[in-house]
Amino acid sequence: MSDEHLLLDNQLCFALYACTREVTRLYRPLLEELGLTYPQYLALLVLWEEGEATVKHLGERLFLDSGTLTPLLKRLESAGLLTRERSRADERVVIIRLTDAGRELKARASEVPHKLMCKSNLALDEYHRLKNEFNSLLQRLHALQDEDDTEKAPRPPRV
Amino acid sequence: MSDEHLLLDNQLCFALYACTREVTRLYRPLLEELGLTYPQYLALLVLWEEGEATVKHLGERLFLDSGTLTPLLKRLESAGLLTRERSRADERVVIIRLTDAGRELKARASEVPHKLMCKSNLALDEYHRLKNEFNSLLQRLHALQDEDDTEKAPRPPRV
DNA sequence: TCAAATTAGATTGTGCGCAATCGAATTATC
DNA sequence: GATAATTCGATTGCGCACAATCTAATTTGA
Repeated sequence: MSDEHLLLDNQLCFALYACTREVTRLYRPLLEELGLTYPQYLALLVLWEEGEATVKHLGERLFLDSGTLTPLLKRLESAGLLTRERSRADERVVIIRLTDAGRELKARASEVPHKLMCKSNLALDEYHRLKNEFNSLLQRLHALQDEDDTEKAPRPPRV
Repeated sequence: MSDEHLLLDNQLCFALYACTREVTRLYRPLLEELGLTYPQYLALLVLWEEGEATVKHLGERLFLDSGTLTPLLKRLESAGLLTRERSRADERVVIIRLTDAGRELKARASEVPHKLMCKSNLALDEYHRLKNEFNSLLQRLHALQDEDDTEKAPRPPRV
């Protein structure tokens, strides 16, 4: 009677969801030593890469909106890792810049990826294979959303 | 100077993390019609499968603890989809049972997996390949945790 | 049998995600 | 150059995740 499509173990989504939580759990102790949460670490990855960025740009790279980023960045600001300043050219824009402490943290964080790979017990080639797998899935999923934006057919009400 | 291991796009974890949010975003409109969030849907999947379950059992299947499950289940209770009752045999245990309304919701939810596969634009074989990929990764990650439990070497303080 | 240890769940507090709404600033249109 | 539309970020509110702590119930063991 129970249709198999509703079995928990048959859900692509559940495996994905559980994997993500399991991986962030692996990161947690490593990032705790740096005083960071996992999304904070991601925001810093972008800043370490680019030096400075607007909130909008961070949102585009991380696929997060201001409701998530604003409080997260404020916490990093009060931890002394970055500054938030409105642009002179366009006062709607807030520019995020690393402080010296923020830049220095990069050296300590540089061990994190390798430590994590060791903990995960994945071989290097497997690690890369999975990374490519996920990245291509991610791209496909984002391509879907772009379609939605362009279509925008006002679907008929369903009453 | 920027070591490539700290580039956002080189993180296995970020692709995984972003994929998960993208997939739950696909689910959201479908589940909204049922009045459910994604984790609530997962809890109901287990109950539709097993009829009833203790909070502990739900936690084991979903890898969630009581701090997450208790309020989630209370919301489903006040939505009239399930009941929470302490076991007579062992009063520490709370048994979760579907109500008639909860059972009836299963029929409406049965379309969700197929609808999602259409939205995701994944071919059936690809869907299964990815599902197996994620499930085997999940198993490996959980195996790691079991190791940690057995080892439990009190690592030396790092000052 | 009675104290200690374990177990199940609840509670509290912090930090995301994300939708919805808002205000201020900028750009476009006429 | 006044008005409308758009853009950027902040705010609010809700629902997870999860660590830490607590209470009550049960099991263990000396």
